[in-house]
Order: sequence, then C-alpha cells, then structure tokens
Amino acid sequence: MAADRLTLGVAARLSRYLQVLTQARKMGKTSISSQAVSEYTGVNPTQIRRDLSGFGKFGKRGVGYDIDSLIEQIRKILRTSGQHNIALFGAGNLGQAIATSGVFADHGFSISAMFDVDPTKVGMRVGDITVRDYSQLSEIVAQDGVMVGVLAVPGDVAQRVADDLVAAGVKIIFNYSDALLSVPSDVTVHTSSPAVELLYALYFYLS
Amino acid sequence: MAADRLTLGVAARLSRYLQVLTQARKMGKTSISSQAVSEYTGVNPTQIRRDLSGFGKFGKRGVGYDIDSLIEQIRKILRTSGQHNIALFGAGNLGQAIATSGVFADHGFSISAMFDVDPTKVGMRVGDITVRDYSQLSEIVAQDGVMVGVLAVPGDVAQRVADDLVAAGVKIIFNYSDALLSVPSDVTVHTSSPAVELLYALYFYLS
DNA sequence: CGTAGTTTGCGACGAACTGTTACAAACTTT
DNA sequence: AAAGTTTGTAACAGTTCGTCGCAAACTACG
Repeated sequence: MAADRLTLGVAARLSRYLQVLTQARKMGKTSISSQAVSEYTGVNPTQIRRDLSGFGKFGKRGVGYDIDSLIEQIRKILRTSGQHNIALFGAGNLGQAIATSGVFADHGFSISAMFDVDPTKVGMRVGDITVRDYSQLSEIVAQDGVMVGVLAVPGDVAQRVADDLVAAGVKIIFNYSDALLSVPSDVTVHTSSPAVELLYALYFYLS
Repeated sequence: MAADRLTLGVAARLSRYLQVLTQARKMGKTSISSQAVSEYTGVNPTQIRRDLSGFGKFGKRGVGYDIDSLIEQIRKILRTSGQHNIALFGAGNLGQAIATSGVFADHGFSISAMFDVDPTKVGMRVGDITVRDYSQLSEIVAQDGVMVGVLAVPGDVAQRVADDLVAAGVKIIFNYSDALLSVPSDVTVHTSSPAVELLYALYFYLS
C-alpha cells in the first residue's frame, strides 16, 4: 500500500496540505483540524482525513493534527524528506527575489548555486549565495548532486539553459520564463504561469 | 450547455491549454495539434479534443488548431476576454520582476497600479508604472475597477494588505508571500508556492 | 488525379476518483 | 459525569477520466 505509487490527485493534495501546514507553523500554530485545512485548501474535510488515514493514524480525536509531526509524515509519504539541492539561473530581479525569499529553504530545498552570464553580476553576493559564471554549470551540478534547475532567465535563452541542464543530467526543470521548452521525455518541466492561474480564479468569480 | 458552469477540471485544463498556446504563439507557431499540446501539458490528446469539441469545431482535420483563433475561443469559454485591471503590492525585487515581465499583460491583465509603503520607493518608475503610496489603495481600486490584488510583500504585512483589499471590495487575491491569509468566504485567495510544486514533481521523479 | 498519411470529432465502456452521509471511538472542556 | 469536538472508517451514488475504435476531412506528394 505505501509501496504503491500515489495517484496524481493524492500527491497533489498532500503537497497542498504541506503548503498550508508550513504556513500555519510559521504563524505559530502547533495543531490544526481537518476542518481548518479544508477552509484554506477548498478540499473536503472527509477527503483530507481519508487521504491521511490511508497511511497511518496521525491525528488525535477531539484535537486535530500536530503540525510538526504531520509535516514530517507527509514528507515521508512523498519520499521527499531531507535536503535537495537546486541551481538557480538568472540573477536579475526575479532570481534575487527567489534567492532571498526562503520559500525553497522552508521545504528542504537548498540553493546550491546561482548562475548568470553577465560578467558584472558574477561574484555578486545575493543573500548568502555567490553568483557564479554560467560556464561552471556542469561542474557544480555534478559536484553538488543538483536535482532541480530553476530558470529565472529571459525567454530567449531559456531553451539553451534547459539543454545544458539536460546534458548535465538534471531531470527536473522549473521554468519561470515564458518560453516553451523542449526536453527529452524523462525530464519534467514545470512552467510557472501566475496569469493563467488568475484566469482560472477569475472564471469562477465571474460565473 | 455552454451556459452551464464549467467543471473545475475542465476550467483548469482549458487554462493550461491557454498557457501552452500563448507560449507557442510567442515562439512563432501558428498552428498546433492536440498531440503537441499533450506533450507539453501531459493531458491525453483525446481528452483535449473532447474538452474543445464540446464548445464547437475549432480544429481542421489533418492540420490541427489555429493558435490565434483557439486562444480567442478559450477566452470566450472562460469568459475572461478583454482587459482586467490588477493592483500590485510591494516594489521590491519580486514586485519589480512581476511589473516588468509581461506575464500578466500577455493574458489580458493590465497592472493598473503598484504600491509600496517605503517613502523612498514611492514615485519610482518600474517599467512604465509609477509606484504609488499605499494610502491611495481604496481610491485607485474604486477608480480603476481593480479586480485582483497581487501581494509581493513580506509575510508579516500580507494580512493587513489583504484586509484593506477586502475592505475596498477586491474579491481575488494572489498571494506570493508565505503568510496564511484569512478572508471572507466570498473572496478567493490563491497562494503561489513553487517549492510545494517542486516537491510534487520530485515525488514522481523519485518513484 | 489518386493514394497515403495525418488529425479531428465522436461514441461507448469500464475503471478510478470524489462528494456525501453516517456513526462509533477517543479526546477535551466544563 | 456530561456535553462538545474531531478523527477514523465504511458504504454508496455520481462524475470524471483513460482508452479503444473509427469515420470524415484535410494535406502532401507523386
């Protein structure tokens, strides 16, 4: 049961719970009910309990779920416990915002390196990361075991960076540019598209 | 049938197609097949054709779909054609990245105004937008018919901005901070959480 | 002109997932 | 001790999705 691959839906919801739990923990809460998680995620409370109870009894009746331990449990279920190294490309406004925000660090991702092609940016410090020259890509990826490449570069160079990442063996690419990336089928591309998510939200507001 | 509300799944997929179509158009393509869209979205080609054919015959057999006209059709289906005004809060790295990126403009969103509380930032020009003082919030929202508020502010002030947006009548909030926002039930909050999306992608890579 | 190849549109069917209702058990609060 | 919460779990109906199959329309090419 736990050895089976999770359904797309279950994995998506568990990730969603993780998001809410992490935010709730940051705000000082230590315990949360399925009802409360439902209000923040829109997922049915019964569905939440069913999702969780399939893997063990994590909650206390009459109380709710302990946030710290539930986060740990979900990470185990998703097999994403521990630290994962990511590499960030582009040291512009967006790259700097990502590097200093802590959104990745909160979920166990460590920004192993940050790259840019602009010589005036190489060597610059962003938070506690130093911007490296793009030519060091494959070296750093191999050395640090980088699993994910995050693209905060202009659209017209995104494909080139993606190609280089694929060549270096990276299997997951997170794309913040507006380019459509072509990669081998064993590589996953996730494109961030806030405007499209807004259109989706807007539809339900308008109808 | 077209008057019925779309299912969550259909609306989500249509938005997703819109994303790929917009990207494809930017790269100079004029036509695309359901097979190609499938490769970029992971959605079954038959499912894509079924989603679209429910609203009309948009494709040409043997050829595929004309990108420009399909984008227009999907926008009509989602009832999100035309321009929508949004307001951006926070003129830091992230706010500046969003204001200059064009991701919203490509999908019919116009950044009507940009706000910050820092007096040294008020009056600054970001792209072709001038940063305004936060106290002008309600005035601008009413004047420009702002429908969406985008929060690119630190987590500890996000709730306060959200409250002010709700008071001004804004019904959709896009949250880039790591705060958990409490809003009335008729207001939609969408929290961007790239790290969680990464965990989700990572799960399927690891298993 | 004709033939081969491509792609949409559409129907049908089974499997999987989701929402809902209901309720006992465990825990807290008063 | 009693009342109120909340989880864990079962059962069932409805919806959605993936898949297979195939005719119709279009292009390309000789």
